[in-house]
Amino acid sequence: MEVECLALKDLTSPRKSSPVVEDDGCHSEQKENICTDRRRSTPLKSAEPPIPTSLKSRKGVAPPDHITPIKQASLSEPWTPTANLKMLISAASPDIRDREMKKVLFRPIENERETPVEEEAELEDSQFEAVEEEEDADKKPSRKQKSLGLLCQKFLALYPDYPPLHSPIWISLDEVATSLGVERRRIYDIVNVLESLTIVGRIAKNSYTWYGRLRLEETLEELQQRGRQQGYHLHGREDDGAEGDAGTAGGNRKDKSLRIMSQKFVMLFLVSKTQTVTLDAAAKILIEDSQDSSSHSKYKTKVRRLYDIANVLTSLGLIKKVHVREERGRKPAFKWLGQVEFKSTGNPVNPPMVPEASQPAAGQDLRRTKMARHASFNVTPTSVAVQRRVNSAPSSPRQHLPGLAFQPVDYSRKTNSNPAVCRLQFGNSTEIRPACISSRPSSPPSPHPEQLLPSSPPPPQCLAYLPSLSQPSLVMLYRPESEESRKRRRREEEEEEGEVMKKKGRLEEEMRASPRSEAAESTRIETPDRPAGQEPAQPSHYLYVPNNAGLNSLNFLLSANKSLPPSGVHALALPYVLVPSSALSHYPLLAGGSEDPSKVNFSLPAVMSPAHFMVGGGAPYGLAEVGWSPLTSPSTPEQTRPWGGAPHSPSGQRHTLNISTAEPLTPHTPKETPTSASKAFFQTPGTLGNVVSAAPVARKRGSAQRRLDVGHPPAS
DNA sequence: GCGTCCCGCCACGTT
DNA sequence: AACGTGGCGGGACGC
Repeated sequence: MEVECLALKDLTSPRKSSPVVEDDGCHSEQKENICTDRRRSTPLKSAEPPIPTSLKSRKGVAPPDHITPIKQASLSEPWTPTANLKMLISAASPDIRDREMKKVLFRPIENERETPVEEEAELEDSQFEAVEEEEDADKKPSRKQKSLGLLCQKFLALYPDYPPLHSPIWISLDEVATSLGVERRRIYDIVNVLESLTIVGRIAKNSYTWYGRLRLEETLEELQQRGRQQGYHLHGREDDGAEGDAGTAGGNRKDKSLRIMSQKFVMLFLVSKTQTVTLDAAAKILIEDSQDSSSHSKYKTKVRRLYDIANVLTSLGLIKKVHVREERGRKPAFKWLGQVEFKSTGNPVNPPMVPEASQPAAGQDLRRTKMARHASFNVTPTSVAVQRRVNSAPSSPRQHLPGLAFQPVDYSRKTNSNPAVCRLQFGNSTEIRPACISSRPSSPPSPHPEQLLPSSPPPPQCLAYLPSLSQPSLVMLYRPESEESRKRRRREEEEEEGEVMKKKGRLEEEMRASPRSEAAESTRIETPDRPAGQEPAQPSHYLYVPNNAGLNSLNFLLSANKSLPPSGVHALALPYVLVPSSALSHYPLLAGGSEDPSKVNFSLPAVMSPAHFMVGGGAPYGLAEVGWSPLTSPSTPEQTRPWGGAPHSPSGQRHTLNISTAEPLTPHTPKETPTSASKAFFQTPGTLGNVVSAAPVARKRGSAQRRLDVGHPPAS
């Protein structure tokens, strides 16, 4: 792959560019934070932050602990296809956490790393077995296991990429630090970078608001413009405006440099023709900006900072590490994976082989003026580089896109026992990845439901995490659409829009009037593969879980077939099983799926009898095939009734039903959000309760300062 | 030896 | 003064 790389020189003297070739060699392009050698040991200078006892003991009926298993969790390698699953599991109650983590999460990572993007995804059984062998690995977290990148992933996993517009999610740094088991200092590093991209916004000390990717595109676009205005494409000049996203931050202290650096760094990519910037060039440019003489030490410091930033950006799936080859070796560089063409720029282009799908609305509005990338920004160069070969890191995170792929949850479930309505979209790829669950019983339906849709590559395998199905629940199953079907659907939807809405209304009505009313809960589960901007399709099927027999508070919906047909139609004919987490570890095959559906080893535990749920078609665009359900797909919500009477479920249903209804419901207060929106899945830091004392204390001097204030109300 | 980047000291800003 | 932030760079880790 030919890639041009930005070099300082290029910035300084705009003009030449020479292609660089991606260096396939990548054999050991090790990226520490990405890699995974679980065996490496660390000096372990001091103890790991002890897991708060309050967290350790967490269990019971309550929603799965969301607390990230501090260090242990980090044992798993971050960029694996199952990274999300790892996270999910880590969020589960401690008791199952260990087991699941070991069995499911700790599988040989090397395979993943070295597998080509398109091919990995094969989850060999052997991998699972191998996992067991590595159990001992969880003893000492390696350096990588403590990496900022991994930490960032955990952080990202705690919140949805597209939080509801009306339900701001409040973040307490203290709590995040506690839940992630790290010292606060580390959280600052992450937050500063996230803030530079408006993924979070500062409210007050210790308080941030989570925006997720809602504003990302907008921010990137702005950065791109700023970069151009400031002549970044010409040289590293800049007006130190640095307040690009300001507003939320405090004053201008010379600080915030990490944030500013992050923005500048991103700007470099956005104005770069090749979207590839060498670490060296970036460091030098940044040094100039900060009017520092580029003393070697300054340089080193910048580089260190850039690594910090890069780790976060990598976790976000925005960049990936590459290497550019030069005569005298190769130098580290980063390639932008995010979009570079924005609505206003019009160019549909730039298909960074990134899960473009993840780019909301990207390329949708192409009619605008096109701001071609600055031609002057030629990358490549000269002094530093001549012909460079860019080498994709072996573990190109892109494929896993942790940040993107992981669509945590929007969760919600309360511990109460209410029926739930889940919405789940089938993935069509082959790896196992947890589907995104987004349910907000008490949150308003997103005015832009599509925004809830994750923007990442299609989930490999339909695997949903269903927390606490302690009561009858209705799961709305969505399947991914091909381009054609998408269009078709849109057409159909346009035609049927009225009808659809009526159906929704009816369903809601019925749910509401249902005899079993208690308060139904709606869990929307979908896999991150729908490009934002797309309207959510109608559920193709409904899965009704009439009871919780055999299930526990953490269940997984697995497809017996690991590779679902892209078109999705047949996918639904495949058996799906609802597996209690407790059984998961016993059925690696289920988790891993098998190559051939016909060969599916469907030895389900008793608890997974088909009786546990039924799948029925519900898509307007129709799906005739139904898994185990003897009934074939009716396409209206009402039709699901026969199978489980889901529609009869409870009352609470109404506001929990996560189908795009028009009026927004009561927004959460920042404080509420954490609990209502993320609890079951990933308990939000805000729900930690008194884990204060458990705060990972780390710095001697600061132990006092690190005093956590749990329950810290959202500063307003 | 070099690329990475963890770790935490400590200074400065905010409460 | 206490606490919140985060700059900064020593030095460990892993090729």
